[in-house]
Amino acid sequence: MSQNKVSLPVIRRLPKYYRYISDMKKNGVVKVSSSELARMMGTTASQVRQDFNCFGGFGQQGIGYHIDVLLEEISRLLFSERKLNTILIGTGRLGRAIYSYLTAEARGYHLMAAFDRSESEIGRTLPGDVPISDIRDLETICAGCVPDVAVLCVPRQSAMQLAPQLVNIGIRGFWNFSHYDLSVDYEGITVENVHLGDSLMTLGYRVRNDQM
Amino acid sequence: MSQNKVSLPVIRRLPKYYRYISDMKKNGVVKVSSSELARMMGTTASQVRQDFNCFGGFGQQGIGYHIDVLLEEISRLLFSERKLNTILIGTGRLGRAIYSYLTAEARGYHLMAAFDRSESEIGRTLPGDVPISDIRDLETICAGCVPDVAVLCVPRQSAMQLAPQLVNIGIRGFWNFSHYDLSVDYEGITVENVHLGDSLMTLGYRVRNDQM
DNA sequence: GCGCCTTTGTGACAAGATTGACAATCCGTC
DNA sequence: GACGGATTGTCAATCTTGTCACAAAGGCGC
Repeated sequence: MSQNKVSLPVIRRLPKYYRYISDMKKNGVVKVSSSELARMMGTTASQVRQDFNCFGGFGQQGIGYHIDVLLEEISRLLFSERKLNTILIGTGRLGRAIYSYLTAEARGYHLMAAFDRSESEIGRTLPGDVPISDIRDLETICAGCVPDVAVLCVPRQSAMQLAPQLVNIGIRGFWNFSHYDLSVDYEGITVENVHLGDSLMTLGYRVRNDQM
Repeated sequence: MSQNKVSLPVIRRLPKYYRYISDMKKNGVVKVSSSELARMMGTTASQVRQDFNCFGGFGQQGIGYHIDVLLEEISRLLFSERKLNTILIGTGRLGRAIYSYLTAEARGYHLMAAFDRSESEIGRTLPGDVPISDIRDLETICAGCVPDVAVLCVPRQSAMQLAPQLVNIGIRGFWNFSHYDLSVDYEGITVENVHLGDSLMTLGYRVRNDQM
């Protein structure tokens, strides 16, 4: 529904606005101008205003933006009332790190279940009493309550195999840590790829070549 | 030095090319055309050709691209002979996950040392016999051999404090996992921000709003 | 209530990135 | 050794993203 016309670069800036504005609120700031916010964030005042206008422009001419209004509006955009039901797939080292992040810091998500393939993991529980289930029981466990988002912390081959199955049970979004481009295959489903390898290679190239 | 004019979007695609082309080599493929590669990767043939041309265009008209040549050229771009000396800062859950990634899978990097602040971590060793040092000994430990890259797996406040100190000892690149935008403050130094929180918020927005 | 200062909202413009089109080039075949 | 089919390298066109400039609007002092 809503504004499908808001472009991805704008959406990707929302969390950043959220971070900076949350901070300001904590520091007791009450209002801010687009130019002030831009200076802090390393962008331009134009962009700030144009970004906010994509969502209806919640400022006041002559005054600026009220921190409270801003924070409320952006929060509503990013975390609507209903939490997204989430399942974690893969409880290796990375999976566990992401698990603790998800349960401790992530707002707007509710972790329903965790899955793994290996015998040594299945049956154990993650801190916070989430049991690790057998990935082969995916369908039965998710029968009662369809998850919205799947977090993929598995090797590439497993991700390739699991993706269609997950789409089948109704997953609408993937947070993908595997070295595999889900985006290529599934149109209409939202994918956030976090390719650590790509990020690291890019860094390497830039450190070596971009200098001066 | 070299081509500073190659744009960031092109550089960010290099790892992706690398992944796909590595795969093809493993599968015994010998040559590939730009259109074939584009189809697999979900992009256009024009883009593939234009990207490769930024680096001198290593194809053969009428033939296509030899996988071997392609892989060698891209490898040289991404991982030059000399490895980048790297230090890990923060050995919490995420730090350890990144550590195992760095030592097991990351090409072109050499982990020199790991640091933490807490008494309970200092003195222990990470799997592979890398000792965890006291962050307060940063200067002395790095005195003999200047690290190129710092991996930041610490909370935001620590990252803010450590960044200038790290720049001082000669760090040229950051792989930043803390919720803090290094890019704003340090021009001339390469930063790859991996903002898990931002990624997750973006995903949430898109799952809820982008649908059809 | 009227001018003045400030700051947003917005439409036009510029820069950057992607896509399209075509000539130049190469291999295999006859 | 010339022809045909295929594919690159490259320039132009289009589309997307970011920036600029200015009019509309709100508060404040007098």
